[in-house]
Order: sequence, then structure tokens, then C-alpha cells
Amino acid sequence: MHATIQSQTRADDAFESLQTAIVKGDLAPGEKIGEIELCARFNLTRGPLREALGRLESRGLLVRRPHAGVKVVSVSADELIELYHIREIMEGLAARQAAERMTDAEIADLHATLDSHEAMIEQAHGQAYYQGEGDYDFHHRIATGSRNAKLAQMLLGDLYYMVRMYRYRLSTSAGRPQKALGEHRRIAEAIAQRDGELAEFLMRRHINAARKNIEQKIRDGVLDI
Amino acid sequence: MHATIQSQTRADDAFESLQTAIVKGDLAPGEKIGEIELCARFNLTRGPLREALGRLESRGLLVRRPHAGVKVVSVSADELIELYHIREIMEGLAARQAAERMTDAEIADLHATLDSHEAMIEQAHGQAYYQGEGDYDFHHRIATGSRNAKLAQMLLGDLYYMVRMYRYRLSTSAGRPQKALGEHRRIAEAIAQRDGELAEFLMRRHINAARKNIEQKIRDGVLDI
DNA sequence: ACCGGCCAGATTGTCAACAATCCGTGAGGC
DNA sequence: GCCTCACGGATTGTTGACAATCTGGCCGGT
Repeated sequence: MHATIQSQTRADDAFESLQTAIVKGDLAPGEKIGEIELCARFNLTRGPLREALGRLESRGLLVRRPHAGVKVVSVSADELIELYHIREIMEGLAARQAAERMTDAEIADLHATLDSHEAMIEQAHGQAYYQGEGDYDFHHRIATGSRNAKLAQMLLGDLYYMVRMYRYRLSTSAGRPQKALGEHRRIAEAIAQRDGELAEFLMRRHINAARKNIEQKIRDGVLDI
Repeated sequence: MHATIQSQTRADDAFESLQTAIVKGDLAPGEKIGEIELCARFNLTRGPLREALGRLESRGLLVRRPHAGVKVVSVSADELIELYHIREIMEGLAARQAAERMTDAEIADLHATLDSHEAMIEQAHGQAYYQGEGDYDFHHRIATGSRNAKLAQMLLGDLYYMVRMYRYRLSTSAGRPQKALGEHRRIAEAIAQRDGELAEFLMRRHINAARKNIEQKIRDGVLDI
């Protein structure tokens, strides 16, 4: 566990390690963390660590007050909802551009991805996996398929990490994976037909549904943040 | 010019100095820059500088290859157009949410801002100022007025700097400031009437027009990037 | 007893030296 | 003549020590 690939620079490793630690919840939101503690935890010195902290702060995953330490960002329920409003429009744009620009090979991959998701859901009632990573997979492919570098960067670099951060503690609704898969299928179909407008519409509705699902959970008190 | 306020930490100063240097064009896109050279230029050591570089890289203003140095990002004409596609949807959302959430005082300020812009345009044919900073002012107020922290962060922190980077070398079209001011007025009016849908529509059309203006310039060869 | 200012400890910010890696130049071979 | 390969120089990445600043507790005053 101690030695990752180390192919890149040390600060990069620190950045990724911290990012995943925050996303997975190993570092709880609002938790104040000291630099030396982190150095011991990830086996590195303060130089690269501080560089990584700068990047994380710039991405909004943690906040830093001068001479007072850093703490993991904690977003309220309202802010989580806002995240979904942003996702709705940005992923809508991504879907439209993906429909116009994805290669045929990429579209085939997209369908294959959905096939594998379907198999997982059927096999082991793999709801947890699907909700946790499979969904991310689908959206990831569309973001990169948009051929819009900045859009992909903002989605993959900024938004998804914050969303995933809360998805890890968010139980999956019964039957939601199947429904989501159906919505994914229809989006992929629209992309395959090169119907950008329809793909955008369907993607926006898809994320809208996900947002309402979360709002319902917050109302029911199932999700407390 | 050498000593800014220094109220914050040294790395913050470096970050801001570099950011403005990149935006203003003092560091040309594609230019490779050495760390020691930057240290001499901004009177600081490599520690804080590297932290600032990390933040800039994370925001996409410069790219860094391990052991090979950093260079200012250079975006192609296509990528500049893509930036405007993203702006269109994000600022549309911001305008809609601003119409729903801005306080009356903020709306009054917004109108006052436009009055001052109008005065500037009339006085000195202040097209340069308006295009350079006044426009930014207006959009800045709407972004913060949306009460959507992440949205404002992405607009103000990521997109605007990249757009401004190219605006500095982009001559203003004759008569465009007046036209833009009129569009701004209508958007502000829609916000004052709390008509979110209309504000979104007008804002999207406004940015769409700006994009087409740039596309035209690129076709005419006026803007070479 | 409560509040304000001060002191000590710890933590963060900064610095200068060391080690690892890449780029350009030149020689050598085909 | 052109390509390949190795080497030196320079630059980046990293490290450990030094200085500045904040937090928590104590003391004295009211």
C-alpha cells in the first residue's frame, strides 16, 4: 500500500492521494488536518505536500487560512443541489457536442460500457458498483467525447470530485440503477443517431431526475449533510 | 510597482502576480518560462513560486511537464470558441439564478454600474475601457449575484481569466460597446422584473452574439491566434 | 465570577543547499 | 550526408532547517 507507481512527480502523487482520500471520505468534510500529519500519512515531505495543497485549494476541495491550517471543504445540502444545477447544463452541452463529434469507435465503446453495466446490475444486484463508479464511467466518456477540452476539464476536474465526495455516503434508491441505465441507453442512442439536440435534452432530464432524487432524500432525512 | 500590499501570504502574491502577467500578455502564450527567471522577476524564492505554479496549472493557465519546465498555455481559435459555448450556458444559468436571488440593493448597483458604463462610452468614446473591464464588471456582478458559489468560482476563477487573456489583444469592433450596453440593459431589466427565464434567454443571446463577433474576426483574419 | 490582554507552544510560511532528470551539442558509425 | 548515441550543462524536484504567525491557557483587573 505504501508504494504507488511513482511514475510522475512526488507532488502529483500527493495530489492524487489527497484527492482520493477526500473523495472516499477518509478525510471527513470540515476536518482540520495538519501538514506534518499528512506528511507521515503519505510518506512525503512538506515541500511537495504544500504544492499539492495549493492545487487542491484551487480546485475547491479544501480551504486554507494563512497560518491556521487547512480543512476539508464541507458543502451544505443547498450547495450540493447547486452542483447538480451546474451539471445539468454542462453535461447537456457535453452530450450535444459529443453527439456531433464522437467517433464511431467511441460510440461503440459507449454502448459496450452500458452492456457491461447492465450485466453487473443483473449479476449481483450490483447497485453499489453501478451507482458509485459505473455512472461516473458513462459521464466520463461523454465529457471527453465532447472534444471540448475546457468543458471536460471542468467536469472531470472540478465537479465530479465534489459530487462523488457525497455519493459515497449516499445510499442507492431501490430500482434507481435500472432506471438510470435506461436513461443512459436513450442518451447513447441519441448520440449514435447524431441527434445533438435530443442528446442534450435527455441528458438534462437525466441529471434533473438525479437531482430530484437527492432532494427527496434530503427531505426524508435519509441524507444528512 | 514592486511591492504590493503583502497582506496575504507570499505564495498568494506570486499567484496573483503571475495570473495578471499571463492575462495581460506580459507572458506570451506558448512562452517557456524558467523558475529562476520568475523568481527574479517577482522577488521571491522558489518555494512559494512552485506552490503558485501548481495552482496556475490546476486552473489551466499554464502547462507543466516534469523536469521540462512550465509554459503559458496557448489556446487555439477553436478552443476560444469553445470557451464561449461554455460561457453561454453557464452565464445563462447565472443570470436566471441572479434574477431569482439578487437583493434589491444589488440590482440597484447593477443599474448604477451600467449608468457609469454608459457615461464612459459617451465621454471619451471609451470603447477600450468598456470592452476591457466594464464588460467584465457586469458579468462579475451577475456571477456573484447568482448565490451559487461553485458557479461563481468556475466563472470568475476559470473562464474569465482565459477569456480576458485573449480580449487584451482583440480590437473592439466599431459600435459594439453600444450594442453590448443595450443587451446588458435588457438583461438587467429582466433581472429587476425577477423574470429568470427571460434573463437566461437574453444572456445566452448576448454571449452568442459576442461569439459570432469573434468568429467573424477570425474569418476575416483580424484576429490571429 | 467574568472579561481582556499576554505568554508559551505548536504550526505554518519561507529559505537555501542537495539530488535527480531532461535538453542540446558533438562525435562516431552507417 | 544523415542518423544514433552519449555526455555535459542547466533546470527542475526534493529535502531539512530557520523565521513568522496563530491558538489555547493563564493571569490580572474590574
